Amino acid sequence: MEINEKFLKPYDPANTESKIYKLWEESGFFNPDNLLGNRKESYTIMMPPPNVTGVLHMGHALMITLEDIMIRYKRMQGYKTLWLPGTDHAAIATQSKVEKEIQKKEGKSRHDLGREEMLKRIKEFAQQSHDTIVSQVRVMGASCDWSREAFTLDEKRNLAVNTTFKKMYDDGLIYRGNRIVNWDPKGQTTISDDEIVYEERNSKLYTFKYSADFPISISTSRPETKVGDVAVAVHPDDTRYTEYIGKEYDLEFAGVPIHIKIIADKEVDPAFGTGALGVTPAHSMIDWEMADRHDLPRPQVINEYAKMTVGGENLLGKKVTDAREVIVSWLRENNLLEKEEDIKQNVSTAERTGGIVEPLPKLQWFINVNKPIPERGNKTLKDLMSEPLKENKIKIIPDYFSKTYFHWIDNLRDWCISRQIWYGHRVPVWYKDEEIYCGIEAPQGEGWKQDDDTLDTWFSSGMWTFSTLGWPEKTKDMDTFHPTDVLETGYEILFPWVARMILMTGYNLNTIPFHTVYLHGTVRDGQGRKMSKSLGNGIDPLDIAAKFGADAGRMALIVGTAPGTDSKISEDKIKGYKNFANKIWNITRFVLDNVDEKNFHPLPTSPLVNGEENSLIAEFKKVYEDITSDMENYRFHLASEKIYHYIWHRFADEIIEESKKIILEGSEKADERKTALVSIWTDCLKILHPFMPFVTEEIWSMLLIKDKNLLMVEKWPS
RNA sequence: GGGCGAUUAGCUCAGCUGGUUAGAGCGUCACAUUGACAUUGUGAAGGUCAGAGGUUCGAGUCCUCUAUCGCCCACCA
Repeated sequence: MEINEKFLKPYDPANTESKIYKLWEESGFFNPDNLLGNRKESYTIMMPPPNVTGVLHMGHALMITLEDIMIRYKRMQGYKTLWLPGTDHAAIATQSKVEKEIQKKEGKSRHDLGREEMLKRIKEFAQQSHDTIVSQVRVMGASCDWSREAFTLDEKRNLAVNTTFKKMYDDGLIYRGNRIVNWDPKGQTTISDDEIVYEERNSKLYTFKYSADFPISISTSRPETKVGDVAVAVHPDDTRYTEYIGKEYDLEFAGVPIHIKIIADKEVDPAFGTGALGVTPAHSMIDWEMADRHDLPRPQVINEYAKMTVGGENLLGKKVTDAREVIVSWLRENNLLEKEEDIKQNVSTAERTGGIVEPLPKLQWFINVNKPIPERGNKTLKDLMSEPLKENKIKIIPDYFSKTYFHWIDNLRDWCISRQIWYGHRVPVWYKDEEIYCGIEAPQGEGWKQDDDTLDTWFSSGMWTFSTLGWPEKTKDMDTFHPTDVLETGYEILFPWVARMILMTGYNLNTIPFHTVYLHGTVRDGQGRKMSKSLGNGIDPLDIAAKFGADAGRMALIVGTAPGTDSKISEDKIKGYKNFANKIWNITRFVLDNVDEKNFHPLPTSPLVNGEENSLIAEFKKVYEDITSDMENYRFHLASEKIYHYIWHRFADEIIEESKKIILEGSEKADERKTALVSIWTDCLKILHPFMPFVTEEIWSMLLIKDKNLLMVEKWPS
């Protein structure tokens, strides 16, 4: 048979892939509304929106590949498939990135620029970043519906955010309170517990007395906070201190008058240090809770700039680190310091700015996770987060992650949702004199001023599965595509994101956001190191696509990468799959070279005359049935390996080799063999398509099949 | 401190519900090849499945303990 002259040269991914992607887009089949046939069941994946803080890395490439595999597979199986792409404004991350750049280039701070100008700059940056991301996603071959693309900070998502905020506010679940929060002095904003990274640092533990006549010694690594102490807590069963419980002392500590009450609290560990704990309610989370239990005052001694707000000249206005030295030398001079030990300590730092987190009491907005929700029995938001997993309505793959999920929920505290940054959804609350108004839109009348704060970025991304479908409007998309099927994401955001999606969906819609959570691991370099800018070992998916082809990159990411486990990627591995693409190319060349047009029509689905050819087809049927079962069970790492192995080492190395004898030597069963080759090979292309969509589609376009459509909408063999 | 995971060929890893001589890719060695493909083919070497015990007719796979490594959570102040 005459073949396309393209086959005389090796496969050229660089020139093929962009052409094929265009073909797909023009077909309209990325959009489920345009899919042909009677597709009753929907299959939906919401793409985890990449942050608009820069470019995509290999982790994103893995995410896109996995989701594209799932979507393409289900599309070929006749589902109404929607894969909805989008990007995340990533509030703090984006703002602090732009702030840093402006500081570096122009030497200006955000306050020099002002809210409006700063926001303009951030939006410009976000737009650029968005455009880069979108082009990268296309290069990877993602068959997502661009017509429905969403952004976590656009108007539609804002309506969803404000609607939810108001509902929670009216239900008494969102409250404004003066509570201790994680304050980032560098970023000048509160941050949530999950935005903290602990860094182990060498530190000192000081053991001392407040004054010579005070009966109990205490230990601390932060002496400067001790001017804010209001109590000393001991364990109720600690006989060493029983006689002091309930006594009160007026003291002067480093020139600051303090009033100390001795209290008994079972949270105190009698074995640690002296077994007595100086209670500083305003600057320590557990001390704050202790103050709740014992009704203690909460004097603040450190401000938002991590500077002292009390004391004489030697202390007032000093940075906490300097104040620490002042206090320590004061203790020494007064013979109060009993012990000084070197210890390793976990210091809380802000994920985005690196600033050392200072616990401070602040007036902020919180979501109460322990309060019964009106008209939901006695259920709390915490219950909404754990129930779907307990009742097996949501399945996590691999399932051992469920255990850590419950552990996290158990330890959950009220969620601080307000941030003192400008880039984000503004808190939909307005103030006028003593009045407060919470609403979806600004109140009527003069003199209202909106809250300056914005919301934690996870507040809006928690609604991603339904805000993207038009909620709170009643849309056809909501009816058709929600709850979604799979949420595919990295295990590192199981808590901050997945849990909050379950919360937001349970609260707003009284249902689940998705049925299955598929977690992938971290993509590391060839030596097993995390890819990072500082190491310079990152691989840009665009470079891979240009050098080896997106298909090769996709296979290298998938084969052998089990769910939830980290994987290593190297150019050698990718190169191997570039060779595979070429192998497929040449197999096609051989097949087309040696068969006749009539072997294509009709494709045999029922027994061929000859027993041997029949058994080849039967053997392959077993292979793809096995692969189908892997696909159904999210074992893409096995499915991809199996089709690879079958094509190269069974079909090419053995079946084609023996076919040479039969066909080239003109055996009498040559015709049956040709038909069998065509039959198996066309099905191989279908099975391989979700993994290597470009090369398979390109080859498909050159096959002489009657009434064929794009391979992406061909029927999966069964 | 609590929790979770890993340990299989020189390297990187698969091995789904326990079932015949334990698999792949890369690497190594030997050979082959002017007819689909050197981005190739054929073949070989290479593993007491971390260690010890247990359950079972049968264990890389299940249980217990030990060792090493990794990750997550947690403000021993």
